[in-house]
Amino acid sequence: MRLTTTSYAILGLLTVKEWTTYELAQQMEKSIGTYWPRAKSKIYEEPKKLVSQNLARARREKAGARARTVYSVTPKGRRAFQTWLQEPGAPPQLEFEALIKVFFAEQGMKEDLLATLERVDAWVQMRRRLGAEIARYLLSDRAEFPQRLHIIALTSRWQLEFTRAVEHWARWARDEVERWKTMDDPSVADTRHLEAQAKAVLGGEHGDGRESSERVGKASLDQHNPKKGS
Amino acid sequence: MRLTTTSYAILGLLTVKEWTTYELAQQMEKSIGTYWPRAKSKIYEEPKKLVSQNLARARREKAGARARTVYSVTPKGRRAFQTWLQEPGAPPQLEFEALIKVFFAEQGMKEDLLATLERVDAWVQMRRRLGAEIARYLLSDRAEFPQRLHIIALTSRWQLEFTRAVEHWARWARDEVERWKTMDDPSVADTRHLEAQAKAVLGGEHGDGRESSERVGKASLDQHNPKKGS
DNA sequence: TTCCTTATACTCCCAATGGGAGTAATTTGT
DNA sequence: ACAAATTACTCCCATTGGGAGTATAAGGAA
Repeated sequence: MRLTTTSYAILGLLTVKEWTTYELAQQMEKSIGTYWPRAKSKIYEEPKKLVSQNLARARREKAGARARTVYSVTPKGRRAFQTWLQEPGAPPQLEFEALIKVFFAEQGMKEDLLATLERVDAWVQMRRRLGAEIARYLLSDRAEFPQRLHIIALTSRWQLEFTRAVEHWARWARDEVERWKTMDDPSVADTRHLEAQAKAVLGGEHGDGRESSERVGKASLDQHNPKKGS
Repeated sequence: MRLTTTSYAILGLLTVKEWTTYELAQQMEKSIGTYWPRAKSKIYEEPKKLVSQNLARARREKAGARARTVYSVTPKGRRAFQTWLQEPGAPPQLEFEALIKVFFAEQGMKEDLLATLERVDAWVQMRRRLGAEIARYLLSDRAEFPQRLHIIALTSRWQLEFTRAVEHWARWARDEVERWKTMDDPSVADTRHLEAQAKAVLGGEHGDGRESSERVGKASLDQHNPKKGS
């Protein structure tokens, strides 16, 4: 039974403290879920894998008539986790359904497109409110892991950065689309960002004689994914 | 056989022009793949579903001794797609393995964390080069769909926005971590963004008497996902 | 005190998906 | 003339998603 990224995420939680499976599922949804979403049923399976490889230990507790299992990391598990921290991970991968609707928006009406963008913005506002609540909690004296605040600040900063990017894009797109008279006039396009990107020459590119744009027509936009193991 | 978001993505491509399955798989990877990544084998199955529901038609062509299937949209398919454009879609969902490594970085060494951030930055630079090539291609006279430029400008702007957000975060995080002497001193944390978020009062929140931060401790960070159908 | 709701603590299962392996003809480059 | 890359798919298994189901415990309202 091979370990997946999800296994290591659970193992990571166990390096912080011991948890019941229920708590692990909760934590996975609450904190890690925004950048590593996984089904609850799978999270219940993971700690068993860890135990079978001696990376964690299960302790059976009884709370009244009902039993619960508490998992804790073993020294071997801690070492395995440290090794994993050194390995390169998969690049970010995004699923963003609204962008498909945007990409084919000329099939629908301007109001449909604006409604799609409006919904994206509404999602952003919801996330921002949540972010504000979490920030207040993290800075309060009720925060559970004050010794981890500097680390948590790193990941929560990403959440903010991401939310801002979505908001910035959605609002720019809305303003852009509002200027359109029809859905199929490409001459009104705001292509300033494309021009800026086209002009930019970034380091690391090893020329092959041809204009780099000649290669794109047929080139795969592959992201050299290290694949497998999620 | 119910239609998934992937089905509609394929259907969307068919509203632009007819394609062979191979070309559809290519396009899905190249253009839509950055915000809706799906396995090639599944993309080969999708057009068959569309045909079975009369949303598309298959035409068999022979190129020498080898046959190929060309798919085109039907009027019913076009209508179905327009209806889909009006429906709300799933909110953005991200998988970002490096963030798990960051979130548990105090288990490893400072160099491990910096290496993780460096790899994220390297990925960003790769994407930026690709973005530049694509921009040059889109503005060139070899671009395949000039009549769609204004639409494509919207989605490619998102790519830029996202890449920038990752870059901005990775560099901020690197600078932040470089200041750390040990991995377990939370007092060095840069929490300015948390403070700013905590102070922010956003519209739409309906107070319930309590301080909003009191609700977070146990609250689920749910994103009200409309689930199902990808 | 009783009842109702919510939280805790899981298991089971099927449909959907990922992703690689495999086959073969055709085109392009050396 | 030959090799490599591209076109054009099919097949299949392991993994995952996600909902349904079961049951006890704790907290709050009537």
